[in-house]
Amino acid sequence: MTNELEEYIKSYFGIVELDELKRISSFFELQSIKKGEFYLKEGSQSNELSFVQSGLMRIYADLEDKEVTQWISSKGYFITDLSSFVFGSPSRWSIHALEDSEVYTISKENYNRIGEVVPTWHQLEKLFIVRCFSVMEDRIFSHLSMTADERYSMFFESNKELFNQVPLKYIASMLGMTPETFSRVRKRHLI
Amino acid sequence: MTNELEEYIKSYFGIVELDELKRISSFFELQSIKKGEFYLKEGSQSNELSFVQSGLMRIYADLEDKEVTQWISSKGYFITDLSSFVFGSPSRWSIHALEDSEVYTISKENYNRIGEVVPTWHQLEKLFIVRCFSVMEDRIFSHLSMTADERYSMFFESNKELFNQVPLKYIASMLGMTPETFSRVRKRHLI
DNA sequence: TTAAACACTTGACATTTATCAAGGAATTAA
DNA sequence: TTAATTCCTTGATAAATGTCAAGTGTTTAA
Repeated sequence: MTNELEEYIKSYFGIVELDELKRISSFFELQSIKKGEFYLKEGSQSNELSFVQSGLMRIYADLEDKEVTQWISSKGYFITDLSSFVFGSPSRWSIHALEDSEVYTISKENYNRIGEVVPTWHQLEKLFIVRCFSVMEDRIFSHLSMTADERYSMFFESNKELFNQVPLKYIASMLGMTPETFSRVRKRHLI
Repeated sequence: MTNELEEYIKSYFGIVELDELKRISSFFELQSIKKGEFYLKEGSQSNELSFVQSGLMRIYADLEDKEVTQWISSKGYFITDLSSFVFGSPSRWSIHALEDSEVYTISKENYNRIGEVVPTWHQLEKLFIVRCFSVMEDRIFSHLSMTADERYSMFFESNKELFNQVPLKYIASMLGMTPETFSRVRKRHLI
């Protein structure tokens, strides 16, 4: 039998050999993060990568005059500043829990060891990151070609639940609009 | 001695072994693309990946009412629809030459063979894509936190040459503004 | 339990950006 | 070389979005 983490690994990386799955998943540790607690602070180095098992984590940056939410990770998404995790650069984002959360965490040391366990790991992980890259391309495209209203609709259609789970101002920021604009767009959609 | 393509490979992927460099670069073929010609058409599958050696290539999408420029690739940048190239999905972008260009092209078949030549290839390539991902994150951030004016300044500072090389409307689109807004922002900056 | 803090909405207004239309300069094609 | 096309700019105006301030309901913390 496989547990939920192993199901993620299977679906994200296409690993199906049970012993490989087990050995990879053994590198991860389930970690609890209380609402409001930080997983990562801007400027520090990210030494871990995690998959969200339950709860909600917000990835954001603090500017002088405002806070910008880059992403909200729910069950199944990964969290880290990838660039910081991989290259050791200072993290550009902070990550904190919007509610009590559980995440499967792997240290950088163990992460670097996966390749020894699964010969095809780097290849599989590459495919995973290509998918992430592609999502980012689409997201940029949405900013080049859509209005706030259209970005709202599009995001709402694929993430309805989230609108009842987190302060809407965070979704507003993530979509590149103010809470006031978000509120007005939302009203139009509710009517 | 190494040629320019080998220098790219060296700097992007960190490969330093001369024989490895030579064997990888032998997979690439120099290809000429005349101004206005297409490298890739939206909807088709991308079976090649290329590095621009000279000239300028524009990556864009055609919408009903407008055209959206996603990126302009100059010397050293790669071109392809990565998701299409890797997964075989239909390309979301068209790519054409803004001027007579030369690109080093690798076919999907040979690309898939690099791993056999260089054992660490997938790992190195993964790092390359993580950097690309990171660039995309920053670009999204610029849309969440900056005005048209600020995006202009930021891009101008790192890409001054481009402003004399391509129709400015393409840069405008790539930065998410109309040519008129671009023109006005530009005027303010020239004064 | 109460006070404070937060989240959301709404209105009035300001600012930014887009749209439309016109004209001049530069480039391309006949 | 000339005509046509494209590119860029500019002005007038419209539309989208942001800002500020107030008010209400909800959540949090003392």
